[in-house]
Amino acid sequence: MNIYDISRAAGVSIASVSRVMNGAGNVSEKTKQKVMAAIEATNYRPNAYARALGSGSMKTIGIMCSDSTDIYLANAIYYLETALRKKGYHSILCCTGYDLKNKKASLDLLRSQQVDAVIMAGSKYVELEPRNNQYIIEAAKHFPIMLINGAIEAENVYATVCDDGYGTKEAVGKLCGSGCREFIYIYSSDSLSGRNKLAGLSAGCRECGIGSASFRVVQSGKNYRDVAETLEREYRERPFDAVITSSDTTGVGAVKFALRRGLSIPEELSIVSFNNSILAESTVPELTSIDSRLKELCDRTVRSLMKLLDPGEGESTVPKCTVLRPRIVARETTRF
Amino acid sequence: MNIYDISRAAGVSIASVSRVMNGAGNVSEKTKQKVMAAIEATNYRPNAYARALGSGSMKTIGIMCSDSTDIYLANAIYYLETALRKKGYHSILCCTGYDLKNKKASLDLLRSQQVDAVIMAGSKYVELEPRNNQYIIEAAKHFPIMLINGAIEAENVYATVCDDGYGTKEAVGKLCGSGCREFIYIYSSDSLSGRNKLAGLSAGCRECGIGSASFRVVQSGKNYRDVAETLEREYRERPFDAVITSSDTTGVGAVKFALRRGLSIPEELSIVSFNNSILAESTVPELTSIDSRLKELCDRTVRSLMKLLDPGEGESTVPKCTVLRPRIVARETTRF
DNA sequence: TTGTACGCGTTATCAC
DNA sequence: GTGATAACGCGTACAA
Repeated sequence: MNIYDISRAAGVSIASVSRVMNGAGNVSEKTKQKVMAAIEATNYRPNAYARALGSGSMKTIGIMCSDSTDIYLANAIYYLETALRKKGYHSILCCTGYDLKNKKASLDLLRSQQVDAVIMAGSKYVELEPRNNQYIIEAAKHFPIMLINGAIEAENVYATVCDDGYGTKEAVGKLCGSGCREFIYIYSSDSLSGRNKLAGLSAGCRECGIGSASFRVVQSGKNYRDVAETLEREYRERPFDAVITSSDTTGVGAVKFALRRGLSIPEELSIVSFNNSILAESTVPELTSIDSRLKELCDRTVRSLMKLLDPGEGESTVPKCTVLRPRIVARETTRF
Repeated sequence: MNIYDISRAAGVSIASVSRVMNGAGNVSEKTKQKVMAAIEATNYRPNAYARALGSGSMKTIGIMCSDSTDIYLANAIYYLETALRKKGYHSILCCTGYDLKNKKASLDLLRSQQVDAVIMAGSKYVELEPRNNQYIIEAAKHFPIMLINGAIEAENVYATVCDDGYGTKEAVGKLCGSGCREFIYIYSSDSLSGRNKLAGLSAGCRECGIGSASFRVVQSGKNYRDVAETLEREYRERPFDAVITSSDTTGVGAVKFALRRGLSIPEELSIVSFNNSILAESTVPELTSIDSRLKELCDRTVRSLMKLLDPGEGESTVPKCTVLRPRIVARETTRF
């Protein structure tokens, strides 16, 4: 069942069929009716591949994420996919893992698949070593690349990020204001976003007059046990009364540490985590968490992308980097 | 840069180029070398759309899930996507929501996109009203449909499910064996999987001699507060000493209920949840959870699908329905 | 307004 | 083993 069959059934040319299918204006009502009738009758659907070959697009966007299992990224995928579909685009998903080689291979795969653009979700896509980002810059010569929570300066690469540093800085301020004096920041993996968080922490401590002796930074494994054990070790060395964590996952680990050690929250220990995901509400007491405003990050990314893909009339330019401010959502692990 | 350019550069016909690209055996080493050289030199990539038009496939599988935000489904997506990519297939994701109309529209969209098959992840795709599954049966005339944790009897539809009822039955047995006498089952939404869980519960109670008076079934909202409040209300009416929940999310709500009411776990109250996701490990105490063996469900689904898509030599047939047994992972909310 | 004819870049099927 | 060449199905100038 192809366009020729329809044209025959309707008694018109394939050009007319095509025009009707694509909503071109210059068709008489009569032919339109005939074509529509033939289409309905035969349940005809145009061949997507042939259409793509002609138009050069299948209206698909590649979405790269390290790991859809990560709650933060799972949310990003949801927001992105639904927003894109609303705009008539399909999403090809690639869970790339954290290995650079695999990230490269995935981007390459998406390029072979002729996607219209690629969205890279998560700060893990911008490598700390600049030359390791070359593959992104290279790919961006062929289609736009949208970064969520990561930024690199390059042609045809656009970024939408949350000002993580602002969030941690504010957290320090509020914790300090509620009486905390001895801080510890715990994170599990290094990234640009992580460095921003650290910068914010330092700034916050400076503002509050917290000396570097009272502000520790430690790294631990990702799982709850590692986090709890790391904190336990640190606490024994010198007690702290405020924990800031790089994610809700780490935050859950912090709660576990406190409960097992018998520290009362938030009287003896305050905890602020990051991302404000469902995990933050899963613990008792519930975690005060810095909301990185993921939905808005995703929506803006899609909006920018649409502007890039069909420039339309509104000749507004797309900003190379959009920055959003996080918001602290106070719950039960702080005395805010 | 197309296949003609390469053929010209290599001094061979496009047919030879095509053969080299697709690894056909009957090419002399010499031509192969020439073609390879030309490809390398020009960085040539075949046009995916043209290729699809000729071959009739872009090697893409549609993955439908209600909501990638759901941890269970997020995991499914990860397992499916990585397994498919390993087999040379791309994944088009569709987060359809729970509304039948949107599910239909999504399946239709995937069909328009000419995917090679569709995987429907989650028990929410099989409607309780049989005629509402007609759209699946209809679509299966055009490509195979793989159901994960849902089953319907139809041509070209294949299912891989976890025997949820076995899990709940075993849970009742173990709870009873550890001294529990007053049971309550709490769930948030109806589905075939849910009914299987219920059937298992009934069977378990019968075996253990637990009368229907000591086995309540209640429904609540999805969020923690609803779950906790529902349990609170029920507890006031008549106390129970064992809670079984339809998911880990509900399980977390149960833990919250117990902690806020000051019930000691597992002494005064045992809890068994379902899915064994990260949520089960996020609470204190950690949840004993029924592992629905999602990774294996996904792997088997992909394996079956591959058999269907390229039948190859091994003329083994693909089973219409594969059933896996869940496993109980004991943690801190039970006295197993 | 409508129809013809060609281009898109492959794959597959023939001859040789 | 290799090379022509016909599909593949649609979009779209261009002609009518």
